[in-house]
Amino acid sequence: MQELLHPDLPFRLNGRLWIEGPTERFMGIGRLELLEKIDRLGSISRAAQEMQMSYKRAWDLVTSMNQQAREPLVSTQAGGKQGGGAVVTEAGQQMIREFTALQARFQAFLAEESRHLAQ
Amino acid sequence: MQELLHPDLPFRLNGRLWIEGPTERFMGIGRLELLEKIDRLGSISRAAQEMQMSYKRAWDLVTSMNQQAREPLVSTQAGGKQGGGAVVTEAGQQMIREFTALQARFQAFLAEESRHLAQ
DNA sequence: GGTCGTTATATTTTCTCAAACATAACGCTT
DNA sequence: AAGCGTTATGTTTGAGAAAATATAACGACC
Repeated sequence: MQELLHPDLPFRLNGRLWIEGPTERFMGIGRLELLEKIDRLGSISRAAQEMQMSYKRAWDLVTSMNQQAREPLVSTQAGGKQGGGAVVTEAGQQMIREFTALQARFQAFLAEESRHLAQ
Repeated sequence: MQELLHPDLPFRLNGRLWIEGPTERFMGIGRLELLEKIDRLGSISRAAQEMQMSYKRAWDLVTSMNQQAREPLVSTQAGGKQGGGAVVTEAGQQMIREFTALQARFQAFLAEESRHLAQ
């Protein structure tokens, strides 16, 4: 493949992986990151902020995941101490672990194919 | 993973793969299809038509590929018999073969991971 | 009861990408 | 020379997605 690419330009193999339901996406790299940040920060709004994402978008993503999962991945509370917050449930934790692992295998696939590509 | 997904909904693992240069995409599944159709039809406009794509977009994609490749993947002629046309070069043929093979390995990866996912 | 920071939700605005549209140039054919 | 179908290229329009904006509800805490 290398001999087909312009010699002066750096090329890179890249890709995306996701799980989709019948009408919308269920899980992907962006949603995974959002889950991780919610887990770490205990708040959808702070997670959104850290991802440079509007709160509404983050909230919509959480709703989409919760509705498509067997049980909610994120549990929320409006009002209460510090105004409320959000916690990643045990199901959510498991989702983080499994999709992270899948993502890692995908990265390994990309790396291996990149080797092929280069030589 | 199965136990995390809503039991009433059908889920599917999906993904995309592409080769990117420093500023823009170089090769992907859409560009591959375009190359194949140009090869079969001998014309950018007819290939675009068959892909439900505007001629301009198809032409822009061809230009992008040609500029990033070591040598053009598509050779064009404006004017002449039947108004002109386009042919996929030997480099283009090779690109079709190699990216198709890569794509097949990726589909195999997805299928294997889907098995994991389901059970 | 008022304040605070958060979730919850609808509406409006902005951005981005592809489509649509519009011409010109090209070179065989008649 | 005119016609044809194609490549070549710029400009305008449109649709969809994301951001921005706006408000309400919530519940602990002071």
